[in-house]
Amino acid sequence: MPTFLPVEEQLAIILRGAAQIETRDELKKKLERSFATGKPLRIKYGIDPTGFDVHLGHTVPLRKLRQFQELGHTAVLIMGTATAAVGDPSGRDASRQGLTPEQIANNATTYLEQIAKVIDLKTPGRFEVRPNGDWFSKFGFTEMLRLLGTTTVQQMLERDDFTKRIKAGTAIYLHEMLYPLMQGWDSVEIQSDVELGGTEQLYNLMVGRDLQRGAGQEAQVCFTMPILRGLDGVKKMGKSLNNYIGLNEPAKEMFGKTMRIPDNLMTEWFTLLTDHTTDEINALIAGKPNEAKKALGAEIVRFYHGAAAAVGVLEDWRKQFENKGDPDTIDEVTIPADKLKDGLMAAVDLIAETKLTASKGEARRKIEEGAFNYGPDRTKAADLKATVAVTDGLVIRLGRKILRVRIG
RNA sequence: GGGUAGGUGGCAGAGUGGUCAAUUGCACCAGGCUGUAAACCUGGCCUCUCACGAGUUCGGGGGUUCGAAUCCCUCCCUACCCA
Repeated sequence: MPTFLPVEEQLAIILRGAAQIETRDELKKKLERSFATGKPLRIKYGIDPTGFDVHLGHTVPLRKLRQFQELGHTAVLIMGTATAAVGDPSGRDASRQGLTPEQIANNATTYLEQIAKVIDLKTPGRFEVRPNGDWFSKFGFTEMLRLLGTTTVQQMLERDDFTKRIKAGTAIYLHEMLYPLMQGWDSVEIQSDVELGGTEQLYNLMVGRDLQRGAGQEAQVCFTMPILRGLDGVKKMGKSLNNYIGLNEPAKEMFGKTMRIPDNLMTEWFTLLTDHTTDEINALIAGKPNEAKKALGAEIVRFYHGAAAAVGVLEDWRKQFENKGDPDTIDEVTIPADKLKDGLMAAVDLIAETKLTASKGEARRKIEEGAFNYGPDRTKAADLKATVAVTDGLVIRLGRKILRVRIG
């Protein structure tokens, strides 16, 4: 029989960073019973395999899930193979594109690989992965009708997401209204004790409670985490807004992007993306903002790439931006030897060839703006016709981008 | 089923026969200032060309015209009102 921490100690960990919990009393009771019986709670978290990139925004509830695991509870991951075909209307202002079964299967695999960086998918008893296609593929029409009969159109339309879309005049498809019911039914199938999600998930989570009660089960606790704002500091981190940090990104990218977030975002990121206590966070923010941000970036890099990478990235930062030099690790790009003429190459061609810019036209503009330079002396191209003596290992720079050229 | 209004560059949103590669705002990129923060100033933001210039763009297709994002036909898509 597993032993659990005392309920109060568990709660202290669980409640940190949480947004809304329906209800706290029920959560406490469930924990007390678990403590008394030695039976872990079943913590549900649903993911829809609709894309490839898992980003830091997704890790906010995932980190909470990991904390539950560390306390001895069971993470039940719902792989939304059926729901992905519908698309979650939560927080959306437009319908989602339907996905093919192949895409869904593919995405599911990639998702798990990335998620494994945050939660424990190894220790037996600490996790389950349940594709909801398992039960929805067998779902009959009669059962469907019964499910639909549990909710009124008015209830569904109460949702802010739908109201906004009606006002804005964007399409709402009927099957989108099915989504919350499907997600709720998942809770019945797996008999969850707690369901985790972002705050925009509250409605969907609450549906689970109702359906569980209707099925004679104890209702799950709905547990929401705040939505992480993206690099712009305003909008929700997301792929479509291109304001995200993906879990698969290189250490340098993760760090660089973190350094670009607005200062006022730091408390939120520290709280939701690190394990620092509130006091520690306040102390860090109270110091130099720049130092705090470096600490934050290093912390994120350490979690996904390890301690060595974090040290390296800080060192590179110091060299490149504080000492105005070049970092130790520079991405390399190979250009074919036949592009060179007597060891020379037009600056415009060099920039376009190495993909520092998207087109030659843009390369010209950047030269005129003085954004391009190369070599240890940071030589600038004199004009648009200027050539560059390209040698193996030459360092070229454009804005904050920096590359080492290899001749191949 | 009937009616109305629409579909323009990443988004929002002008333009309704030539002066439109298409006003403007946001986003984005670069320069200056800096802490790859904020604020501010400047330049840029379809492709090729050193340049003159050329080529491909305004839901898809077809047509009228010397000339179309703008007019006509047709197809696809969306919202709103009525039923």
